Amino acid sequence: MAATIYQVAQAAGVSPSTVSNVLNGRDGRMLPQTRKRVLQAMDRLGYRPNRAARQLRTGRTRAIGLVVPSVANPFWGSFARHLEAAALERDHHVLLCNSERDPRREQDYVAELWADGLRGIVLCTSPTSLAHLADPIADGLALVAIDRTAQPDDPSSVTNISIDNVVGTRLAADHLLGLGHRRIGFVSGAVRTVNRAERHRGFLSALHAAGDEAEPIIWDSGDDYADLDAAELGRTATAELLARDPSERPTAVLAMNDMTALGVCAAAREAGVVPGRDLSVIGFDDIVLAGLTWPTLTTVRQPLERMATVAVEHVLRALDGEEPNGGSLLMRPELVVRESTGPVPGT
Amino acid sequence: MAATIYQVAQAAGVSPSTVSNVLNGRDGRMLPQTRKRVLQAMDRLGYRPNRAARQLRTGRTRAIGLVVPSVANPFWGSFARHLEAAALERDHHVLLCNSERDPRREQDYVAELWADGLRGIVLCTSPTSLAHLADPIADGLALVAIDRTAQPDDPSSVTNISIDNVVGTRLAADHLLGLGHRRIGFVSGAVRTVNRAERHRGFLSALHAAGDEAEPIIWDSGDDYADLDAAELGRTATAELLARDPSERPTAVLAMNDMTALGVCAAAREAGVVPGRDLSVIGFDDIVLAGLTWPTLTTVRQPLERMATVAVEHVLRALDGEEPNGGSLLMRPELVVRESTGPVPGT
DNA sequence: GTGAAAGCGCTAACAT
DNA sequence: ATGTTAGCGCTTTCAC
Repeated sequence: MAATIYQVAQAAGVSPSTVSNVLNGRDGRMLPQTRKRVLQAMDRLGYRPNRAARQLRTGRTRAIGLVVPSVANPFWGSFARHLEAAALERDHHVLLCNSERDPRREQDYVAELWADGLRGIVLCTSPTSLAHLADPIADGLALVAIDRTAQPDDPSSVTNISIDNVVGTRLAADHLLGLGHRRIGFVSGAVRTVNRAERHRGFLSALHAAGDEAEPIIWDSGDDYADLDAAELGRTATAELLARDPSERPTAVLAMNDMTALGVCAAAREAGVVPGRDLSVIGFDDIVLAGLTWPTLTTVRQPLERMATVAVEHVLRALDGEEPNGGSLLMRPELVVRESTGPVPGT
Repeated sequence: MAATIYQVAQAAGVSPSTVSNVLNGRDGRMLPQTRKRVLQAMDRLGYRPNRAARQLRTGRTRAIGLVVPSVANPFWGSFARHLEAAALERDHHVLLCNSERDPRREQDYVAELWADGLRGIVLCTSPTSLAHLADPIADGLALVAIDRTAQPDDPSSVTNISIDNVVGTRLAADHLLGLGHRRIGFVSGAVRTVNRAERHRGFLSALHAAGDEAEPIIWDSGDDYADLDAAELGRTATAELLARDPSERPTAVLAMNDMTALGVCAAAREAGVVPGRDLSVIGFDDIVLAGLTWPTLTTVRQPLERMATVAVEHVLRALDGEEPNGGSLLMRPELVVRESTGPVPGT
C-alpha cells in the first residue's frame, strides 16, 4: 500500500540511497536535477517515510513526551496545547502522560517512553527530587522540567523553566499589603513540589519585609488531603480558616494556583463571605477562566506560551546533542489585578 | 545498552523465537519451565521490547491518536485525561493533537499519524462530514468519533459516541419551562458540528412541544465570529441579547456548552444582570468548574469517563480486526441543577 | 555524484 | 516443543 524508498528510487531511476539522501537533506551529494526527479517521484507516489523503520535504524523518534500532573487542570491543558503547537512547528509529536504527581507512575512512564525510543521529555510535575529518573537521565534523556528550579542534587543536564516565584509572591504580597491587608493566608497543598516551597518562602519573606504588623497565616493540608484536587483543597482550607476566631482570621488569601483560588472563593461564598469584598483572594497562573468567574480573579500570570516554546527548543537542542545548559530559566511573572482583591473590609 | 531478544535468548539458553513467543503470550508453544527461564532472563537483563522493531515488523503501533479541538478547553482536557487512563489500562499510549476544528489541520494530522503507523484515532471535533478523512478510513483506519452521531454519508466503519442530544436539550428546556420561562435563548457558534445542530433541533422541538407561548430565540454567531472561543462567544451573544427590547429579551439562555455559559454569565454581570436570578443560564458538559463558579452552573452532564473508556474499547476492538459496528452510541445525559437557573424574575 | 549491501530488533512462516 | 531464517523500510559506510 504505502510506497517505500525502493519504489520511489525505481520511479526516479536512482538508487535507494539517493532517495534517502534527499530525505535527509544531504543535497550536496547529488545533482539538483537528480534531487528534483526524486522529489517528483515522491510526490507522484504519495510517499511518506516510515517512522518505525527510521527509528529502528537511527534510534531516534520524532516525538517528545509530556508528563503533566493532569490535563484536567485547565492550566496544564493550556500548556499542553501550546507545547503541542510548538512541537508541531518543529515536526515533532507529543505523547501525553498524566502522572497525577505519583512518582511511581512517573518513573514507569519515563522508563516506558525511553524504551519506546523517546529521548526528550518535558516534565511538569515539579518533584523536589529527580532521583526516580536518575537512570534514564544518566543514559542521556533530554529532560526539561517546567514549574521547577534547579535543586542541589539535580543531574547537571536538566534544564528547569519556571517563573521567578520570589518575584511572583512578592508582587502578590505587595499588592495585598498595599490594599491594607495584614493578616494574609497562604493556602498550599501537602504535596511537596519545588515551586510551592519557593512560593511559600517568597511569601514569608515578603511579609517579613513589610514589618512586624504583617502576619502570615499558613494553611497547609495535612497528609490527609494529599490526594484532594486543587479546588477542593482551597475549599477545605477556607472553610477552616473562616471558622477561626476573628482575630486570627485572614482578610486576604494567597492560593497556590487559580484552581485553588476558585475553591477559596466558592467556600467563602458558602460561608456567607463575599470574595473580593469581605475576603481578598489571589491566585497563580491566570487560567482562561480567571477572567470569567465572579469575582474575576486577581492572579500572578505565568507566560505559558513562551514557556512551552522555550521548553521545546531546549529539548530539541539537547536531542541534537548540544551541550545541555542545565540550571534554571526564570521567567518574569506578571500581576493581573481583577475583582477578587480589594481593600480590607471595614476601612 | 538495551538488551535484545537475542541476548535474552542466549541468557535463557533458548532461541529468539521462543523469547518472541513468550513476549506475545503464545504460552502453549513451550514448556512452563522454559517460559519461566525466559522470564527470569528478561528480568535479569532489564529487557524492554523495542517498539520500533516490533512495529516495523507487524505494522502496528501501541498508540492511539486523540484529536480534540483544543485541550485548553477544560472539557477536552478532562476527556483527554480519562482517555489516556483508559488507553494505559490497555497498554497503549495517546498521541495528542489539537486541531482547533480546522479540517485542513485535521486531515494533515490524520495523514501524518497514519504514516507513522497509527491505525486507531479518537476524533472529538464532530465535523458534519468525514469526507476529508475518507482515504485513511477506506484504508482501514479505526475511527471513533466523539460528540457526534452517524451521518448519512459516513463510511460504515465509523463508530460515533455521544450523549443523546435530543434528551439533553429536552431535559434542559423542560427544566427552564418548568420554572416558568417562555422566552428562551439558544446560544451557539457559527462552526457547524453535528451535535450543535442536533441540540439546535432538540431545543426547537422541546419548545415547540410546550405550545404556542414558548418562544425560542436563536442566537447564532455569524461567520465573523467563527474563530471566537466558546466563552467569548457566550459573552458577545449575551451582550447583544440583553441590549434588545425587553419584550424580545430572553429570561433564560441555553448555551452550547459550559464555557459558553460562563461567558454568558460574565456578560450578564457586566450588564448589571444577575445570572441565576435575573437571567437563568444553563450549559452542557458539567466541567469541573461548573460547581465552583458563582453562580454554580446548572448543566447537562456528559458521562465523560464512560465515553472515554468506551471509545478506547471500540478503537482497540476495531484494531484487532473485529467487524466494526459503526453507527452511533447514544449515552444518557443527566441534568445537574445548580444555582444558575431559577424562576422567571418578577413572578 | 551515485550505488550496493549490511543490519537495526523483532515476528512468523517453516523446519525439525 | 523449539530452532532457523527471511525480511519489515530505512540509513550508512564503503565502493565505484
